[in-house]
Amino acid sequence: MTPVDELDLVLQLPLFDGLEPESGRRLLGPSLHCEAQAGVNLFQQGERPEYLHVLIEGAVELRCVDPTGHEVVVEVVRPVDCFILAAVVTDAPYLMTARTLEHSRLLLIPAGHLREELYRQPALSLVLLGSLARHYRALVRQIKDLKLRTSAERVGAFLLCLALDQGGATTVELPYRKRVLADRMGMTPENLSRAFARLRECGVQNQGSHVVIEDLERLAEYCRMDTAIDRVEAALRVPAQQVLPDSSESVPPSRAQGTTDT
Amino acid sequence: MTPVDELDLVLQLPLFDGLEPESGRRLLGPSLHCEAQAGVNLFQQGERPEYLHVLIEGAVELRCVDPTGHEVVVEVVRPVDCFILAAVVTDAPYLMTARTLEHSRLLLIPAGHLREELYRQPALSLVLLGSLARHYRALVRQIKDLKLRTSAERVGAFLLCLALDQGGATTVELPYRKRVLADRMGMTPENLSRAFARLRECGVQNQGSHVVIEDLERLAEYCRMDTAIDRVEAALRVPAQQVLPDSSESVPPSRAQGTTDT
DNA sequence: CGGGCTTTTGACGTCGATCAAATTCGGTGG
DNA sequence: CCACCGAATTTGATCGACGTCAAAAGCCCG
Repeated sequence: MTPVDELDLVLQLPLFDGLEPESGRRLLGPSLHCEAQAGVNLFQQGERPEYLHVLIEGAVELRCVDPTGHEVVVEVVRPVDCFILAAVVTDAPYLMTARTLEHSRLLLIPAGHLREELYRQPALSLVLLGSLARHYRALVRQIKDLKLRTSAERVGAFLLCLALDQGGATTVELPYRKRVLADRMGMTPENLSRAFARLRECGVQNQGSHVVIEDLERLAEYCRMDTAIDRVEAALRVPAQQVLPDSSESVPPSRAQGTTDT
Repeated sequence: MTPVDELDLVLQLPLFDGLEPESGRRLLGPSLHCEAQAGVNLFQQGERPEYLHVLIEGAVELRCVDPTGHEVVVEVVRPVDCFILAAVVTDAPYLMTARTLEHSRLLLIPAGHLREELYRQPALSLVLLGSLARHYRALVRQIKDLKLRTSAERVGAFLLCLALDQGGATTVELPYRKRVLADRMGMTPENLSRAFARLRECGVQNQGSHVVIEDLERLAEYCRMDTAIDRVEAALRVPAQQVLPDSSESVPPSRAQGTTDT
């Protein structure tokens, strides 16, 4: 697949929904392809934004670090989505550091170019406004989660989301190794372990990365799910799916992958 | 001052910077004025967004509530700024409940009308994109604050922001009664009191709502301020200022009031 | 001067982090 | 196939930060 072909495919993705093919191509024209192994820092907090990052394949986490070296994971980005839009739009230093979790491929759109295109293309600001709005809401949920739930409840809610995403399956596979999962959920591995221990008491079996939920209702009650608000964040936590089709295939089913949440 | 005159004044504010006067007037045309006492709920989480809210005067807090009644304050909005943009743009249920902290005046822009204008006016989406980006960044800082700092450090950082906003004054007045302040900073009044007690040991005197900081440097070090990132959030915490000028005066100095952060 | 407050202080209890040690797991080389 | 190493995971003990409950000061005002 040539780069240009790929650009066209990228433009068909939900993220860029509503963009004219032509303006899309102009937007992506000066963009760079970038590929990185797992564990690579794409940029550091405090730096000036040079590119809007679009994640095409892989996974990236955004985290804040404080002077003592402690960290919080603020967001986990899944394809296809853009990140650090806020920094690029405001032209202010990154508040977070971005690191690849897996081997990833990205498109880097020069910040200056993006801002110019923003003036030229009404549709583009709409697209980005929508994306940013979803990210904003993801953060609101994150804050709610951190302050209002215990770690066991967070884990429970996470499992429930996995289960519900599979149409109510009572058995799910954890998408990452537990070490990584713990980080992602804002707790230490030790506490993740204890969280699973506590969940056993409300019907959650766990063998390695294999989890069986005896009673979805019971679990939902335990972790105080709020249907109006919590359920919506499911997509935030779904493991990656191969989103970019092979060149021989068409665009995959539209399971709301275009953005971090829905 | 007639309503129409006031609309024009509103449009001159930083929030609407870059908007043509005419399109601004069309945007605000069908908007409602709304005035509320302190302590009034403007809407509840879970409801569908009907209006984009623009706070003209007063103060509003956005909070999440969980089924057991516990709450987190997610944002405090100061004039002039809009809020719940993300919900309006995505047309998804509010994640938060909005409550006035003081007697407040608002402009309510019907959500449907806003979305139409969004298509008609490129400049508008740019304005809103900028506003949303700033709110997004405020939340990132909030998460960092909650996870990475102790309550004493949060209070210290808050005081430091107050001081620095006054050009490095070593004595500041707390903008609210402590009960309210505690809420705002995500802790109980008891713990706020203990936080002040701890800050005494690094040179912070406190008598009622009067605070003296002996050594700004020392305090900054104690609460691990990060110049590149923390200082920026100052505006987030500054007490309200009278932003709408009397009809006899011109627009006030541009101290970055147009948005929640800068 | 005496309610009815906010604010402070002290005594717990809970949650989550940390440190240390035990245990399990996955793959490796013999 | 099996013993073995290193990493991941679990478990236990302990600590610090915060929330809660209760009681003691302070304060504001009538």
